Amino acid sequence: MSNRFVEKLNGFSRLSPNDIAALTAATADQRLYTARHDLIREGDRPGPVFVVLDGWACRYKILPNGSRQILAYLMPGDSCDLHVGLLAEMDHSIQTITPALVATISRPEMDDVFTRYPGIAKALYLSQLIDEGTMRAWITSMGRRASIERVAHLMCELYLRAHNIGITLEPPFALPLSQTMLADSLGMTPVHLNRVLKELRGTGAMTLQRGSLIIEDPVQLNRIAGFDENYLHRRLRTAFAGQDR
Amino acid sequence: MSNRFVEKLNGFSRLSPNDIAALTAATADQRLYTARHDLIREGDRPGPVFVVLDGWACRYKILPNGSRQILAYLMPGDSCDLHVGLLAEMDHSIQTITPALVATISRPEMDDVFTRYPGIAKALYLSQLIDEGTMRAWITSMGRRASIERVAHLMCELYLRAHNIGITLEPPFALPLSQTMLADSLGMTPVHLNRVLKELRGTGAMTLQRGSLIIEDPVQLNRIAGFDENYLHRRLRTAFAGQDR
DNA sequence: CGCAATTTTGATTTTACTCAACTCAAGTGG
DNA sequence: CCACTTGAGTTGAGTAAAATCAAAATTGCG
Repeated sequence: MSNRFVEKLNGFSRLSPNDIAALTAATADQRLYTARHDLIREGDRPGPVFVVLDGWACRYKILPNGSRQILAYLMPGDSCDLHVGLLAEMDHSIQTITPALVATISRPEMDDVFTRYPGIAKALYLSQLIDEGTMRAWITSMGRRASIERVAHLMCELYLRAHNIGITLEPPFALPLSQTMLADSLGMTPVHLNRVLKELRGTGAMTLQRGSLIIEDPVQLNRIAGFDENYLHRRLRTAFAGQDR
Repeated sequence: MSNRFVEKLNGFSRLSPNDIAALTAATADQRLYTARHDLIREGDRPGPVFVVLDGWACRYKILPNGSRQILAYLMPGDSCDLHVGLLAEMDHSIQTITPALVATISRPEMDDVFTRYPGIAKALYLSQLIDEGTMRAWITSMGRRASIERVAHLMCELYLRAHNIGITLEPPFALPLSQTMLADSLGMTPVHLNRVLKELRGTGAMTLQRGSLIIEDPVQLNRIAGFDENYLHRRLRTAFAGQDR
């Protein structure tokens, strides 16, 4: 028995059968949540570690003026911070986007895994480093990329991540994100995002419509985005293989 | 014997004399770098862990079009990622801002510390979680805060962090950051940043001139910034004590 | 079908960028 | 000591990008 979390970590650094068994056992406590359910809120005392096994979730923050900033997307196999338990309070919230199957790993269980399974620990650290790289890419996008580049860049990121865990299948890639959510991720208004999507459609690079993303010209989309897959640390290097160049 | 790194970690979770001795030994390999020296560049294979003991440094990325995005500031006591060694390549560069005393910890030494000194490991994890919170705050600033709020927010952050390690002393707080660097941190142009600083001076909240920051009205500055010190995880909660409210 | 949410479009205003010039302070070397 | 250079900071005018406000079209779904 296995799951998306195990598969993802196993892709990072090959796990032993022992590791896999331990991870599977640790993520045995699973629950199905409805869409738009807060798993934990800003200000809450952190509890167990959350692992998304199926569906999408996001980290976000609400500002005093009511606006929202989405900080990251969690796809199947992704988890929240491993050591959140050390903190007194959450500085952001985590919410499901779609109905989602989520496993929780208690703090002692987590500690146990870390001390007894160095192979898992290593894979977890790698995973965390990649998440940090993604955050840096978001900062870079928001600070120094034009809006069309930002949108293209996020699409490249999401496509590669999805492809990497095998959920893109053939061209119409299902992105369960409303334009409002995308706008809240990219620091722009929904209206402007909508116009940028139209512009991108015009370039022939990609089409995002009714929740499905079609990348018509990966090379051009990459070029528009100024996308450097290295920031995902060569994990996902082969994702576009066969499509581009 | 001790250093800023030890002091910072000791502030997070009290270390035993043993821990302190081990950390001091681990950071014994120190070197003084000139200002504007790259400790490591994007694309390099990661080597040892860097720890800034004195002076300032920053993480940054250069985009294809030549523009720069600063991703984080490292102040005395701050370090780069603990597990960078796991990665094939750096996805960003790290550069000194001022002349800086930097310790390097080799990968085996790091591993040794992690396995033999759980107290240190815990403090290091906390430190990393706080850095992540800071990144999330930057994303939030860039995405959803007006430029004057962004500037005010960064000043609050830097002031609190500096205060927390005891380098603010009395009011004129020395910020060794040019307006160009600040602009590259905040995703704006130097010209616009300059106008915003003027505006902030006009509000009476703060004055940044010739590398020294004077916070004239902490309450107002906090209000402009929409600053929630919680994102630094209550570590730095007492910093403004005696000044505000 | 009909409601509600999301997406799309248009017109206008605001914000920030660009380009260019000018100031100022701190060196440098004759 | 004074011209000269240099880099950072400042200011102004014009332009471009994105936000705002408002409304219409489309879609999903009970």
